[in-house]
Amino acid sequence: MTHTYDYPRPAVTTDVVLFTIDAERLRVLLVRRGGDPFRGCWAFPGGFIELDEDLIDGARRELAEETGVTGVYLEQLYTFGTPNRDPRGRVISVVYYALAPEGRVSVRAGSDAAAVQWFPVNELPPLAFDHDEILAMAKVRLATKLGYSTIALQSMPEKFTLSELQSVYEVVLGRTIDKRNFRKRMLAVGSIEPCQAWLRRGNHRPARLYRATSPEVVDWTARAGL
Amino acid sequence: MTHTYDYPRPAVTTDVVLFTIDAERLRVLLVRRGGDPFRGCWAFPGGFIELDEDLIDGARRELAEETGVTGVYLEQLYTFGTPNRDPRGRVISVVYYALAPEGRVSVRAGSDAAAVQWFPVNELPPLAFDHDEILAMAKVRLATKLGYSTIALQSMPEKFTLSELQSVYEVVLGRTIDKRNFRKRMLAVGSIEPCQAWLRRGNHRPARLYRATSPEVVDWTARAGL
DNA sequence: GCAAAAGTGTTCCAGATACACCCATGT
DNA sequence: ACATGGGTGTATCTGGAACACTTTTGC
Repeated sequence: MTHTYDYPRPAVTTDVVLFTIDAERLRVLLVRRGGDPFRGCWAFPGGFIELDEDLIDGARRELAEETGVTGVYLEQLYTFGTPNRDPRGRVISVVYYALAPEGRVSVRAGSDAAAVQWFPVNELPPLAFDHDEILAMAKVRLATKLGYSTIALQSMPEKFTLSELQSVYEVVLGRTIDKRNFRKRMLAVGSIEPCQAWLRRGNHRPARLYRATSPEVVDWTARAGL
Repeated sequence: MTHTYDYPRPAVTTDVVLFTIDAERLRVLLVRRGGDPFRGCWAFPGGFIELDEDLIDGARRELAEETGVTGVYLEQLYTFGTPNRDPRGRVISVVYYALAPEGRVSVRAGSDAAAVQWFPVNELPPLAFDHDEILAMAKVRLATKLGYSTIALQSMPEKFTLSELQSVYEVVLGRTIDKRNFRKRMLAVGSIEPCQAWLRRGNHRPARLYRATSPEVVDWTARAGL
């Protein structure tokens, strides 16, 4: 069955740039392309939108189908629509991004992907289409958002130590942060609270565990400046 | 001539939320809809993307065709694609926004619009589709961007007084700003420079004229926080 | 007792805010 | 001379940045 329109229409896809932090490195989830064009290159999970689903639902669906990852909080990044970004024809991609907790994402190859893998953002394989450009924008946005939102908490398990949270900031921002200043600020903001639990791990003092006070909310400071 | 595809495709439009400031009020450019649906309601200028034009070029083209406005610096706002936002079928709208200089925009009704008009954002007629939601997001973005970009300079003529520029900030932010602090900061940032020219107007001391040092550039502080 | 990460306060600086008077012009 | 907006400087506050030692555990 085919579909006919009076005017030509572009194809619309949703893609997902999913970050995580593992072994002190910022990583991004990629899918190896099994077919042309860009066969053998890696790309962000994504695919064509269905006519009755919201954009973000399409992004979630493709992410789940291709990688098995579910339950991450997606945020719209940007829409890419340069005419020749896909050699097969006009494709407009609405791109979402997120920062996922390390363990929570159980990657498995889905039905329509030959392989799924986390890559350190500094050691990337060749990317398909304009996905390098998309990734560059996503990295900047992620780092910027860390400063004034609780997006980092999305990447944490339910309970976590302050050192673990600090490590997320350090990896994404690419620099070290003073421990005392970090703790002071995190607690002052009020987005996390201590649990009555400690984590014993290694030959050292146990670390207090914290949890997000409102795990759903991501933004809160609008900040207008001046 | 018709166009046929194996899978259904959404229609894609680009829309433009164009702000200006006139008579101490923030205004937005709207086009009256001549046909159904939402006949007689007002909407942002916009229309279907062509297959060989970039998204931002589509936005510029539609803006020019429907309102006669050209030469404004557009920035992508967000992509709206909820399935039932347009009763005629699935329509995905990539929305751009800008802040235009007051005089520069010579509005005229274009070929496919019954009427074009600037409305104060606080005295709006009924809007078509989800354009009230779009406008709400655009207002927030505009106010936020004022704080860390030179977008306000886009709304200025080539030469302008500091009082005029301050008025833009006050109108968009919806509050008054201290004159001395404002001038101090604007000059410290270095995005404007004084001309050897003064504006005589009214029964008072003439105002020095300034110009943007680099009128093209809009953003400069990335600000990561922490 | 030693190694290893957790935890904790104070000082300093820069940028933002608050605030009031004189200046140049047209009428 | 007076009304009108243009122009200027200082004191204070606040939030960010720098900085070093003690604590608790496992071995």
